[in-house]
Amino acid sequence: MNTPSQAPLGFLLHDAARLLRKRFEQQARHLGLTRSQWQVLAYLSSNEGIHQGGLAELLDIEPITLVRLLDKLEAIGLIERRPHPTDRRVRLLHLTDKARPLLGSARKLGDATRAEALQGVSAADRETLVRVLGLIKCNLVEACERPAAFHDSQRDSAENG
Amino acid sequence: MNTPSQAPLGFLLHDAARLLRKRFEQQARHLGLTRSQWQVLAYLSSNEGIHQGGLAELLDIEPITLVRLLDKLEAIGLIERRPHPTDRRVRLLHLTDKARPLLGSARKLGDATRAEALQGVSAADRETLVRVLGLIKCNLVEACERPAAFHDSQRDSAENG
DNA sequence: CGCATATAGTAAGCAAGCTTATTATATGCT
DNA sequence: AGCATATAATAAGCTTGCTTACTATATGCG
Repeated sequence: MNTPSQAPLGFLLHDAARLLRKRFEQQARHLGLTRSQWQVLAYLSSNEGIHQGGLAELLDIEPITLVRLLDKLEAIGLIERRPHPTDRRVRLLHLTDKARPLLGSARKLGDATRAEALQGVSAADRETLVRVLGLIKCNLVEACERPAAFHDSQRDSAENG
Repeated sequence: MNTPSQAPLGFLLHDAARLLRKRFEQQARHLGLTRSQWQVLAYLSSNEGIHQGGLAELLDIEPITLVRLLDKLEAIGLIERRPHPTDRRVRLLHLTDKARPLLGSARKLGDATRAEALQGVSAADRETLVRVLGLIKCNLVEACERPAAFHDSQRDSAENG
């Protein structure tokens, strides 16, 4: 087992993301926004009028996860769900006027938090980081859609008769 | 706002970590372990007998978060809390015999999940990724200990009043 | 037209991570 | 000895992310 400073990639990635969220949320307390709420608003601002399933897909999260986030954003008056003109299953999502000034503040906060995180990291390393994380994300989105390739002794027994 | 494939670093890091955990947990269902439980066991296996506060510090998580994880690990028989010989506040943590075979399986699963995630990523890029994530983590651990530098209009008013 | 299948959204429940707060115990100073 | 301060562990409550399951509605085929 490596020492903590040489933790395996999985632990390191998780820790970095967790701490980045913790720091962002410390800084964002006064806005009343969490990290995930901010990400939803950010994606919605570029996709006004999208339906819930579509936004969940863009965010690569399960629809039920988005429902919870939207419930809260709706409760604090930052988004509204509107009915679809012809399909009664669908709700279309819009930012409210209250949300728009928050977007600028949250973006600045995100920039400041990113700057804190990236101190001492060269521009070349940042570029590599973003490129590789993008590749990792794509790989995992695909992997999550494949069945798990684990050994299930119960299933193995059944298959072997 | 960038397109999702060009998401800012914060969103990308969060998504990559979330999907890595999702994939690991898909693969690890049969072990009955979650990603965070596995990380606790991994760190504990290199620090047998450490107390809770010490382990939380190594993991860079809040003590209450570790308590929850330990409660579950204890309930499924993978760790035990022992009293300290002389300090009645402290509990010392040990892996049980039941845990040890699981560590090997979980490590293999972690390796396989990491390989899925890193397909198409060169060795040089992996090295850069680990080094930069380590730096980011260190930066954020320090940043989280500093007070948030946000504009609190209430506080500002009080200070200017 | 009727029905099987698919899609959109949501309920329940669990895990993990945090903030805030509390209790029990130890330490160190006067 | 007494008490203020610090430390270890934990309770309550919230958010987020998932799995499993459900309801309402739409679609397409025979």
